[in-house]
Amino acid sequence: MQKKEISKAVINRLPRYYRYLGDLLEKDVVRISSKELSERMKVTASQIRQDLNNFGGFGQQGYGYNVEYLHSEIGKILGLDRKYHMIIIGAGNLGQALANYADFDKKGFFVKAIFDINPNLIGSQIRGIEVKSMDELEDYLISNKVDIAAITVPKTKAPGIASDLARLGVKGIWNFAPTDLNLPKDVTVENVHLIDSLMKLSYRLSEKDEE
Amino acid sequence: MQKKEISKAVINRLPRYYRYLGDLLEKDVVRISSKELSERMKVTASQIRQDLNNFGGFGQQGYGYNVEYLHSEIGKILGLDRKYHMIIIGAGNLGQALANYADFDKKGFFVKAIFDINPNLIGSQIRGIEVKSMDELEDYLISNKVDIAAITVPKTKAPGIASDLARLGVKGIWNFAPTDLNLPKDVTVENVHLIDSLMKLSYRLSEKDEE
DNA sequence: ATCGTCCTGTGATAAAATAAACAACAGTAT
DNA sequence: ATACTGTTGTTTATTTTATCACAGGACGAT
Repeated sequence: MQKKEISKAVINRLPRYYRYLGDLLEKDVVRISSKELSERMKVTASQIRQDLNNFGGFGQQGYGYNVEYLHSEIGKILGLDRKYHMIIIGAGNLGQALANYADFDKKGFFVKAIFDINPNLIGSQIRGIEVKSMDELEDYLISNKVDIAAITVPKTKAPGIASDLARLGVKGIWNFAPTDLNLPKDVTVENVHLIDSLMKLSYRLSEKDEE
Repeated sequence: MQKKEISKAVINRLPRYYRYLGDLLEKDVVRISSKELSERMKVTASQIRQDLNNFGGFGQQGYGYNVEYLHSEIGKILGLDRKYHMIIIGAGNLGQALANYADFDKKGFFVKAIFDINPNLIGSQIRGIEVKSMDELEDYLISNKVDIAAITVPKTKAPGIASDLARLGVKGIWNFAPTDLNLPKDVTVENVHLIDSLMKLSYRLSEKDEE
């Protein structure tokens, strides 16, 4: 159906549009033009219009866009109109931070279990979510359709665990380990490389220092 | 000195090159060609060569690149040859996770203090780093040159805190709050929007479902 | 109702990013 | 030595992305 390939750059911008529209919605803003939105978001109006028109015409000439409608439509595009069964592998600080982040629930991402190898953690609960042993992972994946697994384990263990997850049918991996995962192409990997992000910041700081 | 503007896309790739070269270094690989690196990293060899040549010729015809040298040079480009005084604002789970992440130290990012408003946390230590009261922040910034502040506070508080930090001379902000910060342009902001990342994953999962 | 203004959707244009191509040169084998 | 192979740095071509420009439709004022 959706014939034309949507560029990655467009997809990167969509969540940001969604966030801004959500903010406007909270402020009870009813309508907004691409021009006004562009000024707030520091992008060109043309880009907003063109990005949106990859998916259809959501606006109206002489009026602009209805904030609630556009927000909802972008949500649908992003797949936020469904629910995701999510698990977290690794109950370290980062894993716990993710488990505690209630905002994910609101967007349809439900963390149902956390897995770890640390006996001190196994059996405990984080925000009502049970920490299970890694030994239980396989059984869990067999009896539950897990959509997304967040990986927050050390770099060395990540590739092996990711392969296991892929083998057992997990199609979405949210990878926080500072390494790239090579998985079959039916598995979607989204990386969050914090150290890369910090290095980018460091680059830009150094660059400015040289001026 | 550095006349030509380096594109953002190039900067995004540098940390990844750096990571791969670090891995090769650990495996005692001495030399590598752009072709071999391109195969491992799933990019074109041409792109690697072109990216690197923005900064100078690090390789040798008929030989390739010396891994250690190239790693070190990219490190310099990224500003990893200096030390950064870093603080964390917000000692919640994410703040604690960052404080506990020892790898930052290795790259020259030293977390020296954490600030929070929670009286139960103030005075405690995380990996030897003291949690201080937000009331002490201003004094701390006056008596210490802070290079980078990581913001891990709720969305509503982030913009105000960021402005304070900017006013008090912090030039680098690592922002984990799910909102964009509008700061003077001498302040560099690097955003880590986890929810955006998750939405991108969700988009790609939904997209595949439709096939 | 009519006119003028506003603003979208989209086709044309410009700019930027990526990939391909290749000359030149170092290393290696014969 | 000499020729061959491999691989860079860089130029050129191609593709992709972003911006500009505008026709035409919708709204609101009069």
